[in-house]
Amino acid sequence: MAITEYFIRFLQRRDALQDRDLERLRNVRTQHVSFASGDVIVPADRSARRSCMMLRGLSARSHQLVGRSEERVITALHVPGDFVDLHGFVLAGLEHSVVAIGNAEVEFIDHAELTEITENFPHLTRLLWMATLIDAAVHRQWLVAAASLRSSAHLAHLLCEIYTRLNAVGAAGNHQFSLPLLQRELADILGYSPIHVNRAVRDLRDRGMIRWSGADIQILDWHGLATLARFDPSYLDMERQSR
Amino acid sequence: MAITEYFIRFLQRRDALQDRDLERLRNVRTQHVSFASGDVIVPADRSARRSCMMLRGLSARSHQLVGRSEERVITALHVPGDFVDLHGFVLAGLEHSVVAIGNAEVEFIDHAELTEITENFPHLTRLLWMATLIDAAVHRQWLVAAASLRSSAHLAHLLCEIYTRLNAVGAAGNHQFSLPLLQRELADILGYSPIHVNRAVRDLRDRGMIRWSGADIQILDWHGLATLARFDPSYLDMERQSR
DNA sequence: CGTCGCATTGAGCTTGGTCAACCCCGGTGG
DNA sequence: CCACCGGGGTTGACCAAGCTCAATGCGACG
Repeated sequence: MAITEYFIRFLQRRDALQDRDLERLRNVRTQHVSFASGDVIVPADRSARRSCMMLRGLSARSHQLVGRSEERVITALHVPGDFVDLHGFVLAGLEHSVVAIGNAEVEFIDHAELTEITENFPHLTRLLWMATLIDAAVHRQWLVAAASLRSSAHLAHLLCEIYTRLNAVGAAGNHQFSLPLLQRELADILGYSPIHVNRAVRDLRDRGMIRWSGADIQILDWHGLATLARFDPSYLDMERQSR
Repeated sequence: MAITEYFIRFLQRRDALQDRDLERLRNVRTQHVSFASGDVIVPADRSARRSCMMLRGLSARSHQLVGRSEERVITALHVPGDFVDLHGFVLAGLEHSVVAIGNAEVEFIDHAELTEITENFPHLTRLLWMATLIDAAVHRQWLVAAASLRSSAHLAHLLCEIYTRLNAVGAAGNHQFSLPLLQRELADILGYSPIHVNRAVRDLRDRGMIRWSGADIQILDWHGLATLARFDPSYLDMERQSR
């Protein structure tokens, strides 16, 4: 199998790909695997041999808390086209696991291929590096949101970000998308109790900003939601630049 | 001027440097600049031409909040040897500024030199990439701490991390270090009010875990502090590996 | 000696957590 | 067809963590 076109679009949106780079990318061999909701896609360990890219559905980085076995924190959500654990290539594996949110399909890429790319394709290497740095910018924005927004504004920020990222790769449009997260999992992301998440959802609903039933979300008032969340998508670095 | 030996030690702690890589690193030209407490070392803008490395003192990444001009959030602290805004090389500049915490000295490296390294030194490029990924792992750990620890445990985690990082490069020892942060700045890091930070400091003092006067901190009970903070330094990835 | 900036402390309010119901809905088995 | 069950969503009551405002302490510095 070949690398997902979503990822190629992710790169092309941010820099021009030379023919040579594009050809190398399309020749990357991948293994396609499907997962059911909750499955562990990549376990937390220090000896990974391959990394994965989202093809369909969502996944999350899940950190197990030491000494509190049933508690965890989610530090990232991934949409189609994301090179989820590319950092596991350069670091010695992962300090967290990657789990499927709803049914998910991924493509695994062998680290040997990535090593070869870094030896012979410097521009493409910088673009892979960039992908991990955009992840890091998202981490920083989550830190900013956690420190400066409370409950419903914080939830609103998450919804704005996920919709923007899904929309950027063409996996959502018309202010509607599917987010098969339990409120308990939202609580693991936002750092609240599940009950408090429920009240935040209700608040956004009562303000007429969203409609949310099951996994289906519709944003009724994008401007209001983005204003409440103080959402500014520039951290996603979606401008085309020479890198 | 030349690159700081702290950074070379940072890399050598994590992988063997080939002679060729080491020679190239030592030939990097830098500009040495000193800053006073509070100075902006790197402004938030989208057209940076150089990146900086900490030589002495501390710096912080500061995010200005949109529409609340006097409020900010700090998403990272940097110790000597950190390549603070290396990500500004691959991304199009920074979405945050870098400010001096106490008096600070840095060395600026021109992006043209980094481009040349990425074209001709693939192994060294992977190590630079690794440095930015360790930053990202620290961001994730801050997210975990923010979501799972409260006040004094959260503060304890920050102290454990900063001491571990200072100690790793030889800039602190004997469980003592200097942290010239105002309580207001600590509040910007932890996401609390300055008054609440004050109570967290008092709590750690009252438990006999730390002594803290002015900028000088002494950890009296490392084991107690690390247990309270559930601190596990493995996310700092200080193991030697082939990368 | 006065002032300024920061640390410290207290009082009262707001946000978020915990516990315990109850509801809704889909699946299962009689 | 219906009774039952279980998981997650929803709600209320009460408790705990954290914020705001205000006052005091205190050392550096003019």
